[in-house]
Amino acid sequence: MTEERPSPSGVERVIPQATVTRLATYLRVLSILADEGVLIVSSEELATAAGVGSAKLRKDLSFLGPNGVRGVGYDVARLRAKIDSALGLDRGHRVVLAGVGNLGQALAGYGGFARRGFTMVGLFDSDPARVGTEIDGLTVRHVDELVVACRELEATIGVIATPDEAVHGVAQQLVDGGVECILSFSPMVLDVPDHVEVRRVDLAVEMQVLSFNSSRNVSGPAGIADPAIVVAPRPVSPPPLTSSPLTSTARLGRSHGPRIAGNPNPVNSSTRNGSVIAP
Amino acid sequence: MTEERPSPSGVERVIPQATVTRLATYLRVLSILADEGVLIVSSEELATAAGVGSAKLRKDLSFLGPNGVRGVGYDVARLRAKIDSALGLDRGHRVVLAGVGNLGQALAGYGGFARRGFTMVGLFDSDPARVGTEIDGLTVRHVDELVVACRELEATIGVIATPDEAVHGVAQQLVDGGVECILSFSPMVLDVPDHVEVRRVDLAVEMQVLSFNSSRNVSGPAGIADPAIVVAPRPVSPPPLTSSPLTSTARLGRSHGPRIAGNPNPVNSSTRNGSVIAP
DNA sequence: TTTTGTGAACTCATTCACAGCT
DNA sequence: AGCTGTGAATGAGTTCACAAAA
Repeated sequence: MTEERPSPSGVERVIPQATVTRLATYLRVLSILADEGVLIVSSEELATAAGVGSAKLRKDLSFLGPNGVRGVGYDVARLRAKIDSALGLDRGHRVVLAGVGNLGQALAGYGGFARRGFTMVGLFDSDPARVGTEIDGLTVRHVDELVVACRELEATIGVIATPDEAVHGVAQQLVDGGVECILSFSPMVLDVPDHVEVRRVDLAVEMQVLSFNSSRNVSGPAGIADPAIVVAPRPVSPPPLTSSPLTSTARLGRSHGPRIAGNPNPVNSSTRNGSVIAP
Repeated sequence: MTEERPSPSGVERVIPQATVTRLATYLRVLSILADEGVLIVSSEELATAAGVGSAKLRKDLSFLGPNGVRGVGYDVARLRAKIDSALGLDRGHRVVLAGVGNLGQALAGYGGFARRGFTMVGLFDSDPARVGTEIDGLTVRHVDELVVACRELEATIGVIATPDEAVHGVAQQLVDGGVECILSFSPMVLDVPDHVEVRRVDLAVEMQVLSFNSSRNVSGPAGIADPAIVVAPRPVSPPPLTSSPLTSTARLGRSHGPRIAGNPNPVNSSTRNGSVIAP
């Protein structure tokens, strides 16, 4: 019940969230380098390939402890192993996928997962037409078996690619089935216990962010340092509001509320910044 | 040529990147509320539904100028319109999609786009078997027509859902076709001019971040404030490295380099934090 | 009284610049 | 000479807490 746990034993290292995200990217670049037979890489080279600055890259890596050799660079294989381990990828995550529509099938067949240590162990859907079919070597099972199957298969990660209506139910089943984390492609905000990590990818949000940024870019190719962007030449206009019909009428339906996430526990995890939403 | 352009006219407002991302989320919640006939919503209610704290929500909205009525709340329709406009969604973006595999088809058929003001205007693929087929009311055209078609169709956004090998070529064509921004589902780092905004969604990265976070969650449900997370009980082990075979041998192939993004311009845009990568 | 809007304090993240090792 | 690792400086983003408005 203690509030925090910053130092269970002696000296610890903490990896900032933003760094974790980038580590995953470095890992991909390192794989490519390894495939090309490259043995040593400098921070400068690696950074360029990953699309970041070299200082940031070095800072990121420093959270894992000493990695490279001064005056030389990083041993590609060694660094790869270290990041793998830091991200917990060497644990061999077993993944179940709910929803085998177009998106689900794309995910099931995505080679990038297997290549990074994720094994797809179960596919689930509620559509009888899809149940029983085989996709990428796995037979689609009915979503009702999800809870039991998660335990049998020892799944640690659940991916949700179902229509929005099914999302809550599926999420609950994944939680009951004991998965540690959920990747959802629905815009719905999930409501899960604190110990389950949720990451949400909302395609429409991605597009909307793009839309905003493009609105700003139209004017000048040179201008505007991107981290924050100018908007609205005339931003004012205090809202006269309450023009005529509202005020007390039809407020939030008292009886049912907004019907969206009447979250008893105020959505703990829900991935941080970026494409995803923060708690 | 001037370095910055913070104040073209009088008083301006700047919207932080992180806020932009959340605005898109608020917008979705507002749509649902509107559908339910809700007219007024408080910051507390809206925040809960969106999975954020109410203070953050109010701060976010404050960048758009005054929106609500004190003691009352926000007019759902009005707020929606304001965010729509701030994000540039009222411009009616026209979207072209390259790569009509499973993922591409999922995107083409995704109702969430149309619902938020994006119109899919063109589908492209290089596979002769797919060219000519009709998906969701659009005929798939050959990717070689992309440059011309982008101009004809007046596309502002390009989505890339092709295999990695095709990504660079397609990106170049989109740029030549004059799109303002690109949403890519490939892990490849794109190399585009500064005025083109790139947003990258890397599914494997999402999973890897989850993996990391779950590694930490296993121990205690109570512990660890999430923003940064403890790692490695024994983080030390300075690398003996240079054990035997490497050092000067087979360094980065001088002739060809890492062959990945030998970026002349150091990748300007590339979306910020989160699922995506930072410049 | 209720709820917004916002300065001010604080936490997290990036960039700089250089000491320290090979 | 070259490149990593990191403290210190800066900047972005979040939380707090309260004054002002309805």
